[in-house]
Amino acid sequence: MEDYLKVLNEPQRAAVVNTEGPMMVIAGAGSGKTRVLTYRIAHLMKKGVDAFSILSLTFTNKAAAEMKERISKVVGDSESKNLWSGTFHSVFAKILRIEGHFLGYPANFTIYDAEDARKVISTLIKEKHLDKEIYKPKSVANRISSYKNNLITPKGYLKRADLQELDASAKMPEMGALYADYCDRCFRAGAMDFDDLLLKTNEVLYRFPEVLAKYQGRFKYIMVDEYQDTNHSQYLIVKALASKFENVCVVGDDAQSIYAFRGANIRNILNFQKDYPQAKTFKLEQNYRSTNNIVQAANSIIKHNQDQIEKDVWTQNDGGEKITVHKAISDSDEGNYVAQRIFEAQAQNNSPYSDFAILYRTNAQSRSFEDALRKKNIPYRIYGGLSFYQRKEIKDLLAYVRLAINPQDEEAFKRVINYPARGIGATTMDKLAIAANNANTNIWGIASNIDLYPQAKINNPTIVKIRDFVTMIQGYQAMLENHSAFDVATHIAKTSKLVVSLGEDKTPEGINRYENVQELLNAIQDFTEQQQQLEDGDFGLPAFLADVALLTDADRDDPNDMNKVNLMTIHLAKGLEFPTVFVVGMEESLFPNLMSMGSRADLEEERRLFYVALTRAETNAYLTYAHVRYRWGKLVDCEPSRFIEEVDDKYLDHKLSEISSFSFPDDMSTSKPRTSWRKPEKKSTMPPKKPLTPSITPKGNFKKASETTSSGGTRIDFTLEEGMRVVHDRFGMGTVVALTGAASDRKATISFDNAGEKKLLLKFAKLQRA
DNA sequence: CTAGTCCGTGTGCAT
DNA sequence: CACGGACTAG
Repeated sequence: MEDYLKVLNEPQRAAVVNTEGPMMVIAGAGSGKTRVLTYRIAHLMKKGVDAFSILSLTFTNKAAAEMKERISKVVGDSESKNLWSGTFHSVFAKILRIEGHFLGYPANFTIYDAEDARKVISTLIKEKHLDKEIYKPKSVANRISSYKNNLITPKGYLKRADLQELDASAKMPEMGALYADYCDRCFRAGAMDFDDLLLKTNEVLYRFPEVLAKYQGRFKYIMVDEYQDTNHSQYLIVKALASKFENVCVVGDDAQSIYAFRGANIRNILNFQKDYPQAKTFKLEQNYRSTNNIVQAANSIIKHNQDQIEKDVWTQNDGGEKITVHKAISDSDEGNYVAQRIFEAQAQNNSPYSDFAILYRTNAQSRSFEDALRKKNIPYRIYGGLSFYQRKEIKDLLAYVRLAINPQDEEAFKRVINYPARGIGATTMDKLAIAANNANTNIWGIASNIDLYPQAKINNPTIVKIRDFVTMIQGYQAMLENHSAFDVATHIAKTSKLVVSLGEDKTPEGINRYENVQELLNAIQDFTEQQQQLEDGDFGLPAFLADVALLTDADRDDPNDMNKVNLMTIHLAKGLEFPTVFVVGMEESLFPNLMSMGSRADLEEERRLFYVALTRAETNAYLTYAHVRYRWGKLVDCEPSRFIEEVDDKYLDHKLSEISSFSFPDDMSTSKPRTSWRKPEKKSTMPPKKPLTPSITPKGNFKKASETTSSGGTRIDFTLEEGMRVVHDRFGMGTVVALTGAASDRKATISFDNAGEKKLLLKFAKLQRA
C-alpha cells in the first residue's frame, strides 16, 4: 500500500484531502489531474466512504477503467468494485435501463447512433415532402441535437418564439413539427439517441422525485472530469444529483475546452463559483509532463485568447529542444517527412513506435501518413474515423441482434428486412410504413400481425415472406433467455444468411468485410468468456449490445496495438500524452478550420485546440504544414497557419524543405515560389534531404477496421500442436494447452502470457506461429 | 423486385 | 475522392 499523499505536491494534496463540500480544481495541462482524481477517490474510501456512494464521470470509458485499476491498487479490488465510473453517456444509459420505464421506455431500449438518427430524419423529410436541399438531414439533426442539449422539448420549442424565428429565417418553418415527429418515431421504436441519454435522465430526475431521491441519496460524492466540456444537459444532471450532499468536485481546464460544437458550455466552469458560492478552488499549475520549452510555447499561444481563467502554468523540467517547424511541399511530402523522422528517431534511440503521435485537425488527413508509414514498414494505429462499430457489415449483423433484443427498433428492421435479399422491397416497406403511421404503431407491430392489417394491401406471396422473417426474428428472441451472447450471435450470423452472402464476395473489400464480421464474432466470444469468468457476469447478448453504441476507438485497446505509432485527431488526443508529437496540417483554413474563422469565439476554440495539441508532447514537438495538398480530390495551395506565428519565435526552430529537385506536375501552374513565410530564415541544421520524387502515391485501398499494419492478418497455415508457442491478434503470446473438436468446430485452449487461458475457435482466431 | 451503374454532392471535431 | 441516392434495364 503506497503512501499516496507523499507523492503529491501541495495544491494536489489539498485537492485530495478536501473531501467535503463543493470544489473546483483548475488543472493546467500535464499538472497531474488524473492522479488527483484517483487519489481523491482512494482517499475517500480509506476514510471509510463506501465505493457504492461515489460517482465518477470521466471523459472516456478507458480513462475510467484505468482509474479504477489504480484505485484498486491503493484500496483493493473488492473495495473499488462498486465504484460507479464511466462517461456521462454510459453511466446514464445504465441508469435509464433501470429507470426508463417511468418514461415509457423498455429496459432494452436501442441506442440510435448518429447514422440511425439521420436516417429517421431523412425518412420524415421524405414523408412530409419537404425540400431536402433546404432541410438537409445533417443540419436538421444538428438543430435537434442542440435543442436537446439545452433541454428544449418539442413542446418547449413552441414557446420559444426566438427559435422559431431563427428556423423560419433559415427557411425551415417545419422544424418544430419535424422535431416533434422525430421524437415520436424514436419513442415508438423504443430508441434513444445520444442526446436522449442525457435529456431523458434529466426528465426522469425532474419528473419523478422518488427517482431523484434514490440517486441523490446514493451518490454522496460526485466527481466530474473535463468539466469544461460538459453541456447544459450534463450540467443540470450533476447539479440535480449533487444538490443533497453538495460534495461535488469538478476538475477541468478552461484552456482545453474544445467541444463547444457539441454543446459544451465553457460558462459551466467559469460560473461554478456562482453556483456554489462556498466552493473552494484549487489550481494545479505545475506541469510535470513537458519540457520548459513546450510549456512556455503553449503559454505564448493561449495568451492570445481573451476568455480565460487566470493561471500560470510552469515547470521545473529542463528546457528541452525547440519545436521544429517544417514546411513540406505537399501532403504526401509531409507524410514522408514525419515517417522519416520517426524512422530515424527509432533507429537512433530505439524508442518504441508508441512514443510517437501524429495529430491532425480532420480525419481525412490520415491518408498521407498511412501511406508514408506503410512504405517504411512502420506499424501504426488509427483512432477514430470510421470506427469498427460504424462499419456497414458490422452494423448489418448488429441490426439482427438489435431486432432480436428490441423488435420495435425500426432502423434495424429497415436495415435487414431485405438484406440479404428476400424479395421484400421498397414498395412493401412503404406499405408497412404507411400502415404503421395510420395504426399509430411501429413497423414491427404491423409486420408481426400482418393478417390483422388487410388495409395495408400487401399481396399474398409477400405476406408469406414477411411472416418468415418475423418467425426468424422471434426465433432469435427466444434464444436470448438461456444462451450466451456468442451462441446467439453465431446462430444469427449463420441462419440469417448474412455471413454466407458476405463470403461470396471475393473482392479484397469483400474479404475484408467478411473478416470484420468474424472479428465481431471474436469480440462477442471474448465478451462471453470474460463474463463467464466473473461471479456476477452477464454473458447474454443484450448485455453485450447495451453499450456497443457508446464504445469509442480509444476504448478498444488491444495488447497487440502496443508498439505502434498513434494517429488521431487532436480532439481524440485530449487527455493523452506522448514523448514526441507531430501536429500536422498547420495551414490556414485547415487549422484554424475554414468553418471556425467567422467569429472570435470559434477562433479561440481553434486556438485552444492547438494548445491541447501542443501540450500532449513530453519532449519533442513538430509543427508541419504543406505548400499544396489534395483536398476534395484536387490540389489546392495552402498558407501556413496563423497559429505558427502566434508562438513566441524563441521556442521555434524553422526548417525549410529543400525544394530544388522537386518538379511540379504539369497541371500546376504555380511554380512561383510562394514564400509567404516571413520569418527570418535560419540555416537548417538538418542533414540535406534526399532528392524527393513528387510521390503521388497509388491509393492502396486497404483500410481495415481501425488498424492496418504492414503484415496483414494471416490465416492459420500450419498445424497446431500442444505445447506450441503462438501469437494471437489481441491476446499476444501464448502456449497451446489443448486441442479439441474437428474441422470448423476445432478449438484450441491457449494459455496466454498476459491474458490468461482462453478457448478459441480456430476458424476465427488469427493465430500465428511464434 | 433486383442489381448494376451513374451522378452529384460534400469533408469539422464526436458521445 | 468516395459515398449514398437515384435511375434503369432485366
